[in-house]
Amino acid sequence: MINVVLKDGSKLELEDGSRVIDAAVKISEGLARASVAAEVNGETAELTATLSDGDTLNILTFTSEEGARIFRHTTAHILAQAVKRLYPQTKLAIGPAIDDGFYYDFDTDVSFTQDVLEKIEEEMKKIVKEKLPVERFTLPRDEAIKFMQEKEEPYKVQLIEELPEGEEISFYRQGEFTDLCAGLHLDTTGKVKSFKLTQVAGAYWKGNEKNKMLQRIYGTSFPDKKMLTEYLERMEEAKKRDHNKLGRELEYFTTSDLIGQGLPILLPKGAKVIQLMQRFVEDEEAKRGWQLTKTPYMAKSDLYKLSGHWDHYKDGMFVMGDEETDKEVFALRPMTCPFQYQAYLNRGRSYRDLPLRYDETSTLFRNEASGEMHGLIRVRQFTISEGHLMCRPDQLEEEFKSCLELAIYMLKTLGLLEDVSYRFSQWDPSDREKYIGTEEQWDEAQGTMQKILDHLGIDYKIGIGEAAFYGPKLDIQIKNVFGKEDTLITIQVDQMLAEKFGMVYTDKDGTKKNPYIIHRTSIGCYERTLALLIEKYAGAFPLWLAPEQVRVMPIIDKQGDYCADLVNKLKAKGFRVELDDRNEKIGYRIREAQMEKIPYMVVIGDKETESGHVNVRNRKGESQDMSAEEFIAMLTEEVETKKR
RNA sequence: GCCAAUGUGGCUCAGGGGUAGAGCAAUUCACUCGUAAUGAAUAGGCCGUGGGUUCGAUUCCCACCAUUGGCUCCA
Repeated sequence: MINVVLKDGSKLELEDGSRVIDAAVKISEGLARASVAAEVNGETAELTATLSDGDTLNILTFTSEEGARIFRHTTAHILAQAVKRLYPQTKLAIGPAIDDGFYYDFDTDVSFTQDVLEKIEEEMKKIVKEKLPVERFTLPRDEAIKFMQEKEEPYKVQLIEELPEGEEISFYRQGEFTDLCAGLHLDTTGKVKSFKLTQVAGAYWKGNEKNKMLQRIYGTSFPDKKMLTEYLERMEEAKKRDHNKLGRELEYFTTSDLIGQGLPILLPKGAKVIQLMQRFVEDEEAKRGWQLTKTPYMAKSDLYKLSGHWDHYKDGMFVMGDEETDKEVFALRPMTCPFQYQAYLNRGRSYRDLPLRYDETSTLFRNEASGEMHGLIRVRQFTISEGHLMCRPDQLEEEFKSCLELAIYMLKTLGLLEDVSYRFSQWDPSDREKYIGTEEQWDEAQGTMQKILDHLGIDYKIGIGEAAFYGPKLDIQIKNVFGKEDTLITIQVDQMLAEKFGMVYTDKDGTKKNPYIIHRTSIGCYERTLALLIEKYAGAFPLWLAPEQVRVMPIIDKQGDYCADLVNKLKAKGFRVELDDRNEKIGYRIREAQMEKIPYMVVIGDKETESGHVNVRNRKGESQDMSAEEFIAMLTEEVETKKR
């Protein structure tokens, strides 16, 4: 039996054999809610309890997400305190805990260079040593504003002014330092054990680019040194998998200053993987009733004006010509939608024609801002497995489901399914600039989509203001090696563009109706997907995607003919094979093939030429003797099942 | 676009106001070799680009280009 004893003597009682992992308390409206994580009979359980005002619980360990955030958040306050001690003129903005760490935004003339960061870290260590008690107190709104005005913290004053009327305004005080904060915090700065300031970055106040740019210090914090070391080691490991580094080292892609930013060159290996994915996608989609189109890479501005893209994204397009002086202005396409709509508009459509599924391996051009480009993840020219599906309202759910199933099938095949999360991207009714259509239309589209998602049992998070300008989206999100999230796949429901483009079908009763359009991708942008695969597999692609599947090497040159025969045999079966008969020791050549992450190496010496067998070495370093036929059967099986 | 860091042979990096250095890779030669590096020799650089300061710049300053990490953006 374990009891958590509260200050007033009341107890949280847990079952026999249980162990408290973590506990935290949050106080609002005079009531405290305690969250306790405990191990009950070997299972981790969480429970919450409502306590009386004045109760406290100590955080016991760091294992729960909430406990970890409290550590990080307290460290953020210590950072702010240290900065204020060293540079009292600095104005404080905000300093939350984030995944893996925390940050604090400052407005100051001091430039946070590496030297300055080290000085700040020293001061933080002092604050930890001082073991300052952390105390919470509240003030009425007027007094809270006055309090922060006296401290000459204009950002804090603004934050308080923006809090809803009647909200309790809480502060946390540690030593001479007090910060506006909703909590929670450790009860003393002395509990922070191990932290590191990791980087400095610029960040706009309130995330608005029209506001002043502040300096943001990022850091991370753990209750003991071992966890910090482990975290830093993990980051080092992640760096090695970074597609932008590994992809260049393994010669999947490169860039050229002469060609320009965001315009990667896919080298033979990268191009091969993309080709393999592309063929797989086109074949699979054909099986599922999609028809391939090939539409132009550019169009007159008229097309984009009609679709609304000209109004919303002109700055992000590569426009050729000048509207003032030229009769016709063209722009490279930043999306495929209106092009495929023109295919739909080729003739009159009946309700019997629907659903109509158009797919395309579509190259797009977007003039991303110079600071946005990143490896193969954000580029100016990319190729996407695009598709638009026109259907009747009664078909929408079934078709949406099939699009989602297709995407999931692709993710599963690539081995990325377990790494993704779902986001239901909705519009922001307060930002009418960004969206076309009426509130009723949005309510209807989102309502329909929500019904579909709930019906399909998709576990999603809602993203307000993340919708496309013409409709809501289901985004399939994936994190890169550093934990940064990007959209890999998106499926959108659109009932507005059909109307704009005059797309109709004749229904049973003879009336003309606008179809629903599903915009979707099945595997995403090939460049981005390649990047994530490089990181997922650390360059060691599954056999069906490996640019080079087998490398054959004779031990000495007298086995050359035997090797050439084997290479031809494998090539005839469609395998991607290379011969390495360089005058180097076998160990040297194996080392190179290993570092290039070639799935199979075949070593041929006298033993093999005599037995007529092959010696097959895999990436794990295990080697095995077998006949050429057995080897081919093994490869065939592995490719066909797309084994990972 | 904004804040910051970086840019030295194909790659990874050292150096630093007096026209450059290592390891790997490359080339040549020798070695014919059994599962992650055989040895020797040779060649390779307008120190990202353009301007300025200076007797002299790769080094200092400015601008631009590119890369990296953030911010904003992401149809």
